[in-house]
Amino acid sequence: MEFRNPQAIYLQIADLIVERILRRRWREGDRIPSVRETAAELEVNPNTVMRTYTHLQDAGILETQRGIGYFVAKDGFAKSLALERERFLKDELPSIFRRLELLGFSAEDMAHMCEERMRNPDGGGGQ
Amino acid sequence: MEFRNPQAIYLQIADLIVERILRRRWREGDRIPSVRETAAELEVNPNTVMRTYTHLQDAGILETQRGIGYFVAKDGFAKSLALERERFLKDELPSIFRRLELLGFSAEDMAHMCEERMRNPDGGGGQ
Amino acid sequence: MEFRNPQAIYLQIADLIVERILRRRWREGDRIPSVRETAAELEVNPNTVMRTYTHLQDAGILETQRGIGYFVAKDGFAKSLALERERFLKDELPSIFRRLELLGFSAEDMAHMCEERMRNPDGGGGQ
Amino acid sequence: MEFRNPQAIYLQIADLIVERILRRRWREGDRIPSVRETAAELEVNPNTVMRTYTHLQDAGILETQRGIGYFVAKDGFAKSLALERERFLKDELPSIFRRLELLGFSAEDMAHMCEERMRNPDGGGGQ
DNA sequence: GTGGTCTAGACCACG
DNA sequence: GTGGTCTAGACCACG
Repeated sequence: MEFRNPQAIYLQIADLIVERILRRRWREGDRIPSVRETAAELEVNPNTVMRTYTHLQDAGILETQRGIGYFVAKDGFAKSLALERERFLKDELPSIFRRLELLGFSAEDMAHMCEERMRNPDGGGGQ
Repeated sequence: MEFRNPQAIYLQIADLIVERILRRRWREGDRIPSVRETAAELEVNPNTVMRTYTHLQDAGILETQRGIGYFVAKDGFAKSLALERERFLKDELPSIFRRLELLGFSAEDMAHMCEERMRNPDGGGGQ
Repeated sequence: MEFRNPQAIYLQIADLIVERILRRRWREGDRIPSVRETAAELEVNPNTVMRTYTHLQDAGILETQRGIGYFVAKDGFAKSLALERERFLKDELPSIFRRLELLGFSAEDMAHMCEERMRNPDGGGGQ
Repeated sequence: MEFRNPQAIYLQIADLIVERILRRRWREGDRIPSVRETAAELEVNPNTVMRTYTHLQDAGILETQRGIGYFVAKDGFAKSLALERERFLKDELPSIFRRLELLGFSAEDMAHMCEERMRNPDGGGGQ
């Protein structure tokens, strides 16, 4: 039994950063907090944060300027969106359909719930 | 930052049991493992398991026979289904719609994904 | 032989609280003493009081505001009345009739005592 | 708060003996268990049992034959009945009416419950 | 052996 | 400071 989040910490931090970009908290070209600052904020080892940053750099979401810091890349928003959408379609959507099946809901039921939502957008909790 | 599952352990165990009932691994009238067995298997304190069992007893999903053990209640399946559906509609569905919104998908997009799924039921991963 | 009250302490405390609500000592919306205060007053473990409070919360008699305290629920009086009446009819009334039978009184005798009481309401001790 | 039965132990034991006489477990003239036997059975001090026996002797319910033991007195049944009936009318009945009042039942309601019971004697649990 | 209750004490989130 | 969760360990009733 998994009582702890099985996702690697550096990937959890990556999600957190991507989400801030998608929420427009950090915009393209913005400098984001340093490895040390982020490590202190999240109370994790700086090496873990460094791994997150290089991972997002590989994905084209972050850019580095040596001696200055890390920045949201020019296409950082679009790349973040693409990355998260891919994850959604690949991991989360199948999981949702499995859950619906377990509960005896059909994909059609879910479509109805979506249509209901479209007619009444404030029916469920916003953040 | 949440590196640990914020859900209380006794509720995680409850979900695990309810899922087994919904999957027909345990049927109505079946005796389920004793408090101590489950505690040993999951490596948690027996008190925590007891809390789960009494919680599910309050929900009408389990029944107890003192000195004998816990059993899936006569209406355990229907009660489990009702409990999980309520949780889905109340907690998970809003969270799904928030996630869709963050990713720039509309409820309509999601309805389309569901229709796609209806035409191609095996398109996403089964368990 | 029972030299100790066989009723669980957390249920005894529940009765005590319900009685205070029925006697209007605490009214709907009132904050009741904190878990720790009650535990100190009754000289029991805070966990035992917590068990009482969550039990009464499940019954719809108490409500909680995290970090603030426990309150008598909006329908706390009616719920308390329903709970106690159920207990009376289910547990106490059969016990009264058993006792009457042992003493050679019939249900008819008891009805006569009640009629006597109706004609002379102050005939027995008030609290 | 009273977590223990406030009734003195020697009186609890007296009730137990009187009940056995009323239930015809011990009949008039029967020898009842010795002080030591009863003390062992109930795991109390023999002095406490002795106090019970002399108390019931004073009430005319038990008789002693030195060197032989204690016996149910010739009028032991009638005396037991009178004693318990007095206690019922003096202590228990007022307490029942207070309880009814707290629950919003009138003496008339109770009379109705008794009439119901007369029509349906097996409606509540026998022992 | 099974469930059931209680204590003692720790630690957490929330405000 | 408030509620909430968890562990460790004890002891009980019931069968």
